[in-house]
Amino acid sequence: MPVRVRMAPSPTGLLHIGNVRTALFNWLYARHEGGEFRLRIENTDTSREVAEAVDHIQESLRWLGLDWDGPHTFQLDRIDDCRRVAEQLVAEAKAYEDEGAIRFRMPDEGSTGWDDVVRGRVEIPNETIEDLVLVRSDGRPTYNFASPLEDVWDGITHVIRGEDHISNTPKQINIIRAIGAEPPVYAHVPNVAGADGKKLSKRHGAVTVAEFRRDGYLPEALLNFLALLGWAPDGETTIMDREELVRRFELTRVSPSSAQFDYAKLDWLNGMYMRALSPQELAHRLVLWLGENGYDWDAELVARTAPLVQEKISRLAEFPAFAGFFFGEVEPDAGNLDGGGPMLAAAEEALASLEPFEAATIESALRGKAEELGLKPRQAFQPIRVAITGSKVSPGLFESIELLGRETTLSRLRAARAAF
RNA sequence: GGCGCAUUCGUCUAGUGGCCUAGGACACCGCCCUCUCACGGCGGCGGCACGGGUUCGAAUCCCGUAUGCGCCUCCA
Repeated sequence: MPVRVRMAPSPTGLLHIGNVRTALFNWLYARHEGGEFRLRIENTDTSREVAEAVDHIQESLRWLGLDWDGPHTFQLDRIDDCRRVAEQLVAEAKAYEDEGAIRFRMPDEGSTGWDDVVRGRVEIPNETIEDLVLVRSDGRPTYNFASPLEDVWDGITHVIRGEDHISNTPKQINIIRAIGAEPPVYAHVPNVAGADGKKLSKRHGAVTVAEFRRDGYLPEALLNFLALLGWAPDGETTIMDREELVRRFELTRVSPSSAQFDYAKLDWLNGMYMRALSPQELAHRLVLWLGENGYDWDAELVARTAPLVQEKISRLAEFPAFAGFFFGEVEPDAGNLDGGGPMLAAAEEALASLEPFEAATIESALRGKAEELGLKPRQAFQPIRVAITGSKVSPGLFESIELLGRETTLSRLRAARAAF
């Protein structure tokens, strides 16, 4: 039987990164097995539904490149089917009415178990399972009723979901058996926690896909990082592109213990991906990011600065602060210029008529002046850097000067001298 | 409280009875490179939760304890 899995988010807001990790495992498994990955919106709790959520979820998945098969479906569309099944169960005395709601009669003795792909055999005593509400008194089916029913109707072969659903599983298995169907294979993947071991939330940093995107992470880097949270192909490999991830992913190698989200490692990995991009591609990503975040910066100039920042920043969002001096005026902090007066004057003199005005000639001219003044390179160049870029940290100075051009360079040097 | 799940360096992990004086990566520290910051290179610090078994031999198997997490909603 071909593999068919699904992602079943509830439309209550932006897509949480923990849900994405679970979705990724589903997607990787489906693609690895040549099966299908479906998207189902679990919207039976209309009171919590957020209007734009469905669009947000799809946009986030698309940005990450997690494509789903077929149209997305809504749980609410099958509300009548669910109700019919509930009535049938009542007719068969497998369920009963309770203050307007319909409850399922769980077995009282023995236990309900399954062979979890990630955890092995899990066995829950039936006496600890409550008779669960299938249909609310207002007629809407509950999640624990609708979800397993839809899994059956959709022909889902493997339910890959978070470990917080472990205790729901015996309930759902009993419902599936009650309607005479065969339960799917279950795989409960570990949760993703924050640095304190608690559920990943806002206070830990970015948690929604939209936030990671805004913070300048590359989707392929985020995907690579997420895949490694609870799974590893071996003990060595860290960087894997989408193709390799799909090729090597094994559900049976997913770890049963929960993992903490390490933002520092994500930053490192994102930097690795940014450096691996061609300068043209990096420029393209930067232009897109800038556009999405309200910067109306010249695309051609962005393309020319991209090579200068490629090894310096690890997220797209660092670009404005790091390379903004190419796109607008600077206000050097006079405190960072101290003692640089003579060198600034010397630089102005050296660059005024330098030909050609290129990084190599600029460098040798400035080094010559530094030597004349008896200054160490660091002492000599730092005031120039501050004057030109407005910061003590910047891309390579000589390349930056070349790109900035003679006119702008000289005027910034003059402005800095005037600041004394 | 009940039930369940989990437990290898600070973090992500490799490890399925001898290849482990436990390997890799991030972070951290030091050195090198160097116009700043990075990148890169080299080196260092650092771990099998605890206690019992089983076995010639256990990070690996079993039991218990501890700790963490999840669920116990007419939420999903």
